[in-house]
Amino acid sequence: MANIKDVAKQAGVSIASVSRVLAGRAGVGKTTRQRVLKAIQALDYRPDLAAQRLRSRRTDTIGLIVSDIRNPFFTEISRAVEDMAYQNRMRVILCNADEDPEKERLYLDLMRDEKVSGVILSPSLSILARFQISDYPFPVVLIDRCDRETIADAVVLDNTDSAYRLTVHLIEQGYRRIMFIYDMTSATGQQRHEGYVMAMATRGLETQVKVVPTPVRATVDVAHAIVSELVRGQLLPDALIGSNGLILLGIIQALREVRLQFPEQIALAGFDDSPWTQLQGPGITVIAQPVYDIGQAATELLLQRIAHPSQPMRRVVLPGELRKRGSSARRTGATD
Amino acid sequence: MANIKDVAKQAGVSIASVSRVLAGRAGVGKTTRQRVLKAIQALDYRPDLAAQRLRSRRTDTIGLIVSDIRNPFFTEISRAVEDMAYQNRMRVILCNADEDPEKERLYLDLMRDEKVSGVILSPSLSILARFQISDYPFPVVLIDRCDRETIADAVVLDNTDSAYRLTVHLIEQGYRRIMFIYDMTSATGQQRHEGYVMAMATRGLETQVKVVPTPVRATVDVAHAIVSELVRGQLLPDALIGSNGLILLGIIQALREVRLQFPEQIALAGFDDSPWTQLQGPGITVIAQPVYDIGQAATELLLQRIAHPSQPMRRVVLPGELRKRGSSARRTGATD
DNA sequence: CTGAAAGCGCTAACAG
DNA sequence: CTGTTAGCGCTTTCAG
Repeated sequence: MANIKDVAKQAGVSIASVSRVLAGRAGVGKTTRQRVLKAIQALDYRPDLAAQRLRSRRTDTIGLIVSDIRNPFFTEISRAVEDMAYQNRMRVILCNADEDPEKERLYLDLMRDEKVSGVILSPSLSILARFQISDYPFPVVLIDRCDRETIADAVVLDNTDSAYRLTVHLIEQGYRRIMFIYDMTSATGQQRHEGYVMAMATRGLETQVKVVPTPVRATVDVAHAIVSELVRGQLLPDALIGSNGLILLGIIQALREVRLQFPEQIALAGFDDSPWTQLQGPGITVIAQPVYDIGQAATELLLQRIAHPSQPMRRVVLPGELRKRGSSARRTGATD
Repeated sequence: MANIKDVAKQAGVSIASVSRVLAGRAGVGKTTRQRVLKAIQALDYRPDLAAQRLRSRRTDTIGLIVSDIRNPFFTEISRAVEDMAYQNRMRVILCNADEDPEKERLYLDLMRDEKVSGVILSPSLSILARFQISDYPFPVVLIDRCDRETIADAVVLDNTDSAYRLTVHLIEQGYRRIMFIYDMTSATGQQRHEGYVMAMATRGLETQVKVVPTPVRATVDVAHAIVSELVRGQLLPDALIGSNGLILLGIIQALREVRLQFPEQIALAGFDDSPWTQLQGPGITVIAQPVYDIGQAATELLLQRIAHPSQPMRRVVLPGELRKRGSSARRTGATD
């Protein structure tokens, strides 16, 4: 492959001029530029990225580490981030931590090795709990998961508020014994739990919760098991909330199995709008996240942080959208 | 950050020795190795990837270009490829062409610029039609989509056979007027169509097909529209096959809207097993692909090709698995 | 077994 | 406006 020297020779100029043209920098004569451009074309020259990066100490690359690429939430995020990044002449390295803290660490190390300009990260609890920007040699923007105390640029859903509204909706529809099923692998589960508790407390209702044990791979199956057991119990709740898409899926599987109809026998609601939520029986009531927006906002935040390393921290909190569907239809015979 | 010189100084050896230890090469004295290792630890030294790549002319990186990251098929592929790659000390750059030939070209160029060791690609028709290995400066392994005539390493489902078996299954269940809805954006659609035609012809049945117009972003919506129109027609088919997951989704949406029950009023079958296929009414009959295996096999093929550039081309054809579910239940009152 | 030295291809002063 | 030159951090002969 041709290198910058070949181009310079072909164009009859110095390699410095070629470099200038490449960088689109001003201060190059019209004719010189023309000749360089022609030579580049003639030789089908492409600058060597490794050399550029080594010399310039810039990679123009951002890293994106998602918790689970199989979650549609994150695939959509990745699309948004890529779109934004390429518009800004940046590359992106996408990594899937698979909800595995060890992999997450591995990829964070990789980012350091690759000397990325910055990273967008949906952190596991273990990382989030002791998150310090100063621990990372690059700017980090957190997405999806972030505590209130964490000091970092971040873009998140208003989890507590969304859960609150979702719970209130169920209450208004006449449900009283509402159970919240959530996982503690992520900060989102906890925050949503808070919103639920707040809503129940406000109305003087008793809370009922089930926790999906922490670092479980098969969230769906565990949710399934929990609900199955529930059904065998004495007092079945009259509504169920799943704190994320996978838990919701597990719940539905279990309900199908024991032939429990919703909302007739038990109401249902959850988080994340997937293609299948509308097709499920009368449709599932969910909080939909502005996913693409989250990805876009995160990328913007990161690019700005890269440009201005010392600007104050910023946090973008986006509202969730309550999509009311059949699974939370007004309870027949409700006294409310 | 510390560089190799710092390490050499700290260890009291030459940079050459450090380099040798780093590469794990033999021919380094025991004490020298110890001292280098200690220095590396002490300084928390990490070799500069850009410099390594520039000097060694190797990137140890493979590219993965998928057609649509939102398709669970490809997210699962990406997991398999990453797992395999990291086990072999390779990095992977994941790109999402989004079913857009222009993006695909862009990413293929990117791969060249990044000087990747090889690429795993699910090609668009436009690339596949004139695919020549010699057009690419790196080894390429095709996945998911590949014509019989294409000369390239490839890992694909036995599409024609799978469609054949799926169609025969419907026929055996008593269905006769079976319509096949497919897209022509990908080779898979065409191959599956062939299998369908073959099965129908064998049984002396007439084929009915609808084509989802080529480069449509919203496959789901188009499938939806097609089915809606169908319903208004004179003679509704008694079974529908969707040639991929998105089309299947569109079909189901449309049937729901017009309140057509399956399999009672119309049977249903398709490709790709998603989480929601089991939860849909009586469950959807589908051909499930051995997705993880496909990703693994592709990575193996690529790594071997990289190691032995001139070995003969190889093609791995994996069988699909027919998962019979309620949507293709035996037709009541069938004469078969 | 170890070290010195020559670049890989490019950018960015610096000089003219 | 253009060219010369000194490295970026590392691998890899080639001597010793």
